[in-house]
Order: sequence, then C-alpha cells, then structure tokens
Amino acid sequence: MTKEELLSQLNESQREAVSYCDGASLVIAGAGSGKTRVLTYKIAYLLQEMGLAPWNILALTFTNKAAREMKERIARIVGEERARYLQMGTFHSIFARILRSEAAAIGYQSNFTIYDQADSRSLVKNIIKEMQLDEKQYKPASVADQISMAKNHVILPEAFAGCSLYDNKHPLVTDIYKRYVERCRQANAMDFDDLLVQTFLLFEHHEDIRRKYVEKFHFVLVDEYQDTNYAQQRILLQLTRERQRVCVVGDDAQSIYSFRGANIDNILNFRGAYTNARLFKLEQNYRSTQLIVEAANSLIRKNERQIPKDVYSHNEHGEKLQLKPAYSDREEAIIVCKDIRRIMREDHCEYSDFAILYRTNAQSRSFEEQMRKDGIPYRIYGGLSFYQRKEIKDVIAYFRTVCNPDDEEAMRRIINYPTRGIGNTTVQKVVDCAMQHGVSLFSVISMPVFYQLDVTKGTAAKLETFRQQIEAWRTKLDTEDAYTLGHAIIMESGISKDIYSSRNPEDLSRQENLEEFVAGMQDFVESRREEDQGDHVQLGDFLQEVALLTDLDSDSDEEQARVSLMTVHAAKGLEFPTVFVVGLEENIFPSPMCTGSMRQLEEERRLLYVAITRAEKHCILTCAQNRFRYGTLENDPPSRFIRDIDPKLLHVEGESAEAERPWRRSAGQQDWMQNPRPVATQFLADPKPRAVAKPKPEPPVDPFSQDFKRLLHTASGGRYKPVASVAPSAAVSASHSCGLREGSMIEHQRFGIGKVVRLEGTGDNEKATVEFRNAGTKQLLLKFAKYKVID
DNA sequence: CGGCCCCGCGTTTTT
DNA sequence: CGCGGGGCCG
Repeated sequence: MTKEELLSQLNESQREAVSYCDGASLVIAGAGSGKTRVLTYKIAYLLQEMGLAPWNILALTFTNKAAREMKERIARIVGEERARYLQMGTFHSIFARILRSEAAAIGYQSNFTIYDQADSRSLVKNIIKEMQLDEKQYKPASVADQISMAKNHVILPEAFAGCSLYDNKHPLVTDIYKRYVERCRQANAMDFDDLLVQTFLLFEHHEDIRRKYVEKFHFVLVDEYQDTNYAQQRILLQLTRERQRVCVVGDDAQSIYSFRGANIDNILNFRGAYTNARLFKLEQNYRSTQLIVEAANSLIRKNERQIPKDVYSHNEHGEKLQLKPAYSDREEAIIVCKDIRRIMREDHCEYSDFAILYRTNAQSRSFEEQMRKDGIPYRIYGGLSFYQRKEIKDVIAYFRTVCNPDDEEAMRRIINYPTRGIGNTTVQKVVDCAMQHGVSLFSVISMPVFYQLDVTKGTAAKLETFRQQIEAWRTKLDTEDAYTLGHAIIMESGISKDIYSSRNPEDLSRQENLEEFVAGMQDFVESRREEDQGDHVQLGDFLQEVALLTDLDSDSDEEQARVSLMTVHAAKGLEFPTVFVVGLEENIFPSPMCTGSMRQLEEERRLLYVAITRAEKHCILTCAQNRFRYGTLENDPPSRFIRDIDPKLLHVEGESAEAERPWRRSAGQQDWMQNPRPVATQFLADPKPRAVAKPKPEPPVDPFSQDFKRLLHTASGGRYKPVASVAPSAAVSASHSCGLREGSMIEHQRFGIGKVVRLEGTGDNEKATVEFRNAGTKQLLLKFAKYKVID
C-alpha cells in the first residue's frame, strides 16, 4: 500500500493524527469515531513511511482481545511477517515479560507466579488472621482493595501511613500491607499490581535497564488511555520522556474504571506531562444515527470534568431514544423480548444484532428466564470466569506449585486436595514455622528437621510423600511439554479420580470444565509450537498465558446468532444495531455504592453514555418500578440520569400519561426523589419467617399475577398503571438459551448430527442429552459445546 | 480430620 | 434467594 492509498482510507482529522509522528500526541477519539482505525493505520504508517522496525514499536492495550484484533488488522495492511514482531499486548503481559527477563535485578526469580485477585485476598485474609485482628473491622476484601489502590498510585508500605488512603480507623492496614509485600516476595509471587509497580521500580532504580528499553521502544502507543492509572502513566513517562515519541488514544467521556485505579486526570492533564504534546480530536461518529449521538451528547454535557468536544454523525437521522417503563423486572424482560421480536421482523436482522446491557451481573436473571421461555437464543458474557472455577483453579494451583514451589497460595490450595490427611492444624504449623524462619512453605516441608517442624511421624511421612510427588514433576519441567506434563499431573495427583468418581453424577459440569481445560492446554501447545518452531512449550509458558487471560478473550467462534447479555463495563469497545439499557432506576444505575460525590456520579453518567453509544440504530432504555432482589421487593424511582437526556430526544412510552410519570416533572417542582418511596413491600409476606408467631397465611405472591398488579396499584395510590398489557407468555415447551428445544436436531463439531432428548440446568450449567447418529448418546455442557442448530 | 448446618452477606471488573 | 465460610459435632 502506498502512502497515498494508506492515507486515503482516513478522514481529515484521522489523517492528521496518523501522520504526526514528531512528538507526543493525544488523540481524543469520540465514541464510534474510528479510534482503532487510527491506531492501526498509525502503526502501519510508522512501519512504512517512517521506516521503523516492528520490534521497535510498543503498543499497549487493556485487553488481550484488543491487542490480538489490532495485530490482525495491521497484518492485513503491512503483511503477517512484519506485524508478527510488533511489541503489542496489555500493559500487564508486556511488563510481565520484561520482569521475567530482568527478575534478578529486583530480587525475584524469573519463574515467579502471578497472583490473581483471589490469591491476593486470600493472602490478606491469612495475614489478618495471623495478626489476630477482627475480620469485621478489617475486612479482607476491602483491605486488599486498599493495598491494590495504594500500589496503583505507587504508594509503597513505608509511605502508606501518610497518604490519603490511610484512615485512622484502620491504622493497622499499613502493617498488613508490609507483611503482604514480604509474603509475596517469600512466595516468589507478584500480584497484578506488582506487574506495574515492580516495573516502575525496576526502571527507577536501574537506569541501565531503563535505557535499554528506551533504546528498544522507539515509538510507544497506548490505547484506552482514559483507563490508565498513575503507575501506568509513570512507566509510560519513564519510557518516553527523552524521545517524546508517544501517542495515546482515548476518550475521557468513556473513563469508567476508576474503581480499579484508573485516573481520568491522566488524559485530562496529558499535556501537563508532555508539554509540547499535540492534541487531535476525532469527532465524527460513524457508528450511530444522529439522534442517538445527540441524545448521548445531551447526557454527557451534564458532566463538568471533560475535554470539550463536539461529536456528530452524518448517518441517517434515525429514531429517538425510547424509554419504556415496566412494573417489575419480569415485565421489563417481557417488554425487551417482545421488542427483539418486533425489531427482527421490521429490520430483518439476526439475534446477534441485539445486546442487553445492565449495571450489575445479577440483573441478567430475569432476562435469562424470559428468553428461555420465548426460545430466544442468548449468550451471557462475564460472570464467573472459566479460570475462576474451583476445579480449574485447583489444577492451576498444581501447575503453579510445580513451576514455583514457593508459591504459598497455590501450596495451601493443594496441600490437602485431594484429601491426603494433611489438615488445617498441620498447615498452620507449617505456616507458623515458615514465618518464623522467613522462608517459604515448601522450604519447611523440604527440610522439616532443620526448621524444627513439630509434627507427628505419620504427618511427617504424608508431607514427605507430597513433596516427593511435586519434586518428581519438577524434574520433568524441562523435558516434557506443557500438555504432557499437565496431563500427567492431573492423572497422578488424584484430581482426575476425585472429579470423575464424584458421588453426585449430576455434577458433570466439573468434568466437562476439566476436559475443556485440557483441550485448551493442548491447543495452546500446538499453536505455540507452530509460532516458535522447535523449542518445546513449557508448563510455565502456559501458566503465564493463563494468568493474564480471561473469559472474554477466549475464542468466540459463534456458530449461532445469539442475543448478547452483559454489563455496561463489558460492552466497552463493542457495538450493536440495537441496544437495550435496562434497569435504569435509582439504586441500580447509579449504583447505591457510589456515595453521591460528583466524581463518582460523573463516572456513572459516563457509564450510561458508554451504554447508549454502543447502539447503531435503536437504543431502548427500560426502567422497572418494582424489582425482586435478594428475595425482597425493591421499589425505586427512575434513574436521575433519565432527566439528563434532552427530552426532545427521548420518547417515553405512554407519553399521554405524562402527569403520572414522576421523572417527567419539570425542575423546580418538589423533587420526586425526596418523596417517600411508595411501599409495596408492606403488602407482601415477610420474606424472612422469623420465630415471631405471626399469622402468616400469605402465599408467595407471583409478581406477575393480577393480584400483584392490584397491590402495586393500591400501594402507589393509583399512580402506576400498566404500560402495556402483556400477558404472561403461554407455557412454552422447555427451550434453551442456545435456541435448543427437546427434539431439536443439532450438528456438533465433533460428534456430528444428533437429536436433543433432554435439557436441564440453568446458566452456565445448562446441559443437553443428545443422541448422536454415529457417536451414541452424549451429555453436553452447552456453554462449551460447539454446535449448530439444524432444525 | 471431614461433613453438615446455619448464618451472613450481596455495586461495576481487567490484568 | 443463593452461595460461601465458619463453627460444631461425629
């Protein structure tokens, strides 16, 4: 591709951003303005026009998926060969690689383990217990979050007491933090935040090493810059302050990750850090209709902290945003399902053209149920990651122990799994002993006599057997590939036996998960072998990959079109012709956890902005007046953000009933949010039957029955009326999230054609019993099964 | 040491 | 309501 051809693919502002390579630049890319396009073309431009070698370009992204997709797109422009050597990946994966090769300089071994959030929390919890603190006062999760936040701001334990995170009610967090850091070191482990902090410290204390990487990376690009935290910003500065050859791309209006340390000031003040930085704005939105863009603009304009910009669209006018009030979460789901059917008829589109976005994962439930009833195929993203499932974590803990026997959290997990008679008492003795001598658990187990470990003969023998088993696998680390060794560990450790001899035969999902995991391991080894040729793929390589991989990254070779259900956070970077933003009530969106500070409220508002701007053609908001949560009925007013949207751009269903819709009252009138909530709950049975001998004849109230509607009507003083008379859908034969019904014919990737004879389970545990023509009867865990519905 | 029962708790989430 | 952790008992 010539320079002219390359640049002709871009609009004027994109072209300017791409071709400016002389110094630092900040590209503010409005929603749908072709941000990824600019990044890919810019890298192509650097390669072709500026003559940079691919290994001299560093591109940092936030997800593996983003990195992979961008690499593919660049390969299409400049060819596989050159794209392959680009230094492209997430902050964490790139820095993990650097840290492994420079481990010695900071006193680590290069086989260090990466602790995930669960490991961090568990370690914090152990420390709190050992310090004999009250777990009510020092909640492990919250302390772990504080430590994480401190690290994101590069505040080391010594400085913690003086920082703003420190609060007088919990003075001992400082000590917990100190111990935590020590323990990570003893375990030769880094948590996710360490991958940043340690990289920063490495560059800060070892100028020679910093120079080496400055020399290596001639140009640095950062995607989603609005989501970087302080540590990331500092490292970026370390790498680029001499050359100033850096380009960051982002949208301050889409900064929604402050809860994990992202700091919107990074992008707002970029030109404070790089004084000569040029600013480019991409303001033309190619994704959405004009009315959607304008409605989103009207919302985000209510925020004070932002870089002024004027996002516009030249696409068709389109229709207004729709607001559809519902009585209950169940009716909300019914409305959405009806609308999906309606729009499919009108627009002749597929299930995969729809997304349902919500604030919290728990909200998926009502939609799941309704879509199953209606036979609408769907896929839920997020929730529990595959790698967070117990059986998978156990296997990984074995792998981790074999690669790095000092890994305390992994050791604790597997030392008595499967049960081998090493109970809590023994574990605690080993831990105490290790702490006393300042060594790892494995050191104590290896030399119990030397460390004067006080256990009975029998226990000592059990520990020794365990140690020998680990050591035996360790000798194979260099000679066997990840798959062979991993498979051996699963078989020989007794994990396999434990899972397959499980007393409840219904518990088949664990087996399938394990099989999926083993298959994934095999795939990994094979694909890596092709890439790197020759060298065999070690277990450690697999662990490195897995530690930084998530569910969303996994291959989604969708055979079947399905409606996507996910949180707004998970939807960032995606787009859909039709988007439903559901649950727009106070105490849901904005989340009740945000205390109302302006910063937090503005972030919640940006979150809604992100949700709306995912939509290409239709954007439909829903709001339920009553919602079951934790078994009780909640009744919240509509979200305050609804009032932030320009009323001219919002069509409320049942407009005629305006007077009765509290959120349509003009400003100045008494604030509807301050009105006492209508209490429908009082008409319902007390959800927790206490010992109090009260006559409690109330049968459970079906939230969709006529009775319930009447209750709501009375409770609200007649204010709430049905938005649409929606009959509960007639009993539909058992059907499935994947569009399956009993009797469906499917074509399975491995087993061929078969007939579904039974469906059971919900959510991730949905299983189908299928009679295959040529492969007999099989049970499939639908989350992982690869198949197509043919009838 | 292991299983069972009861109590408490419950934003967003990537790496 | 549903899950996970802690405590108690065999």
